[in-house]
Amino acid sequence: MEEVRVRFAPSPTGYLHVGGARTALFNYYFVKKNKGKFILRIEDTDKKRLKEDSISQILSSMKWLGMDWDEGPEIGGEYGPYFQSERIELYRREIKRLLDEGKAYYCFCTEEDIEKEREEQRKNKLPYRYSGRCSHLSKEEIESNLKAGKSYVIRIKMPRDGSTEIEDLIRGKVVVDNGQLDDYIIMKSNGIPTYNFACVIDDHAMRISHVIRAEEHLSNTPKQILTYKALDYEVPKFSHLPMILAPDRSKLSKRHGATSVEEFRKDGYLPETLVNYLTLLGWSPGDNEELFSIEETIEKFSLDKVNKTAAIYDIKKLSWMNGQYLTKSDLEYITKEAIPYLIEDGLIGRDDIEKRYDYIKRVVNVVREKVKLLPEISDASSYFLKDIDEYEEKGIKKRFKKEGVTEILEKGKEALKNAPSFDVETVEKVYRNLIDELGIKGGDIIHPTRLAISGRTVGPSLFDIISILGKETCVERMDKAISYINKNILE
RNA sequence: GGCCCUAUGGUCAAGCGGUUAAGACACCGCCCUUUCACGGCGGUAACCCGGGUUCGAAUCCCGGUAGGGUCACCA
Repeated sequence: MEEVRVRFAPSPTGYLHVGGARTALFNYYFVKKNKGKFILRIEDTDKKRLKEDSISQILSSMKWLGMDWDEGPEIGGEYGPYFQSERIELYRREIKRLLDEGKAYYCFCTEEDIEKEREEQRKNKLPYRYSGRCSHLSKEEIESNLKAGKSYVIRIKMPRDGSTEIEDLIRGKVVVDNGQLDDYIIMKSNGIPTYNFACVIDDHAMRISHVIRAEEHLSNTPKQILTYKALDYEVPKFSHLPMILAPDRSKLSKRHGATSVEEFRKDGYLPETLVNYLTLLGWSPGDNEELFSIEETIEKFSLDKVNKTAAIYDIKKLSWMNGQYLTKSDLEYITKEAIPYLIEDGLIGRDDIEKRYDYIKRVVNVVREKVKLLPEISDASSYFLKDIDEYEEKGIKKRFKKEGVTEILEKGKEALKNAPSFDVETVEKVYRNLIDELGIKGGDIIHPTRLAISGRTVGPSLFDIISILGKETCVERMDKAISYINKNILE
């Protein structure tokens, strides 16, 4: 069987957005499943639209998501170069061939000429199609135009009659009348090929067997198929992925909030989450599993299980999923991911990473199941890593105002002072005994203690907090709370 | 507007001629509980409309409607 070769071909005009990421991902799944080669090609033929740094951004987003490529930027490969801007000679050679074979022609129409045609067709409520009049130019006319230094483009001849069929692996057969097509430009007046042409040349030259791309390209495909035929190339198999839409069903754009992989990373989503979520948007494994890794998806992936319908992404489910990964992933990993945020928020210094690693890990462990995003770990950990500020949180009065609260805190403090050890079980036993002894409800001591030592009314299990903070800090903070109550609450 | 694609709860999404039409997120109850979260249990909520085909249609066909894509010397 012929080798499976697929490509992801982003244009470096900005960050990798979620739609592109999903396209890349589905290509990746397909090629890994079929033990083929994944090619990354940069479509940088339009210099005007290029954005500084976007290539490195795209590559780093790809890697962050966990994708690698067999051929492409940074690593090269047998069918390079992998930047279209470096392949111009190849395109020109093929254009010349088409010209020689009479399958393409020079077009000297000016912008005004084209605008006139366009206007005419608009009046008749027709979509714009180039009339093809330069295809009738005589050799002499062409020669003299060229000699006169007239600006020109090259157009490819498209058949007027018949129809073109796409055998889409996701959508099935799609038929388009050739009359819908026109002699489109394959080389711009600046000598650079257009997308539809360069794409065909490259996919062929790079031996691409399957073109898997977003649905917005579906209408380009007939043109491209005809171009393959004009060039006597074998036509690859096509698949068109559904789009990802904004909540209002419109095309996703900046105004809809985070749309680039980079933004999601900055917001504190894990790559596993984004990969998993994007995969679920348009594909399902068939069983009821919702949480799965890249490897598991590769195992189960097939194109015919890909949906045909555009999907709206739901940030709430994404957030839920991130919470799942935060609590279920390896603790070392999550700790490592959380540390930069702790540093950024000034909770720890660089030297603490090593010095206090075990402590930080314990903190992350109890805090991570309370939050959805990485940065929230930082907020939820603050009182473990620095002294608590004054007791100012809402609801404090209520918790500290209860009658006899200072006495209870005093008792709790003494009990902790005398605790034989400070592991979670012992600490809990000590407190439970005290509760029995005093004949009070658990909450009567647990709530004020939590507030006293964490400055918060919500958080992990109190006994986890006590155990992690340790005897000295707990005693200190309970003293602080008692004097605070005496001064501010009991006037 | 032409052409193309699509159509199951608010969102994602099973389903591929016979089901009480799964599941997840969200939402609402209840339980667990020291708070919050997690978890558990339960609930509200869907086959776009109209014609066919068929004993039987969410599933197949046609039409309409709606949404999306595309109609560049952008990719």
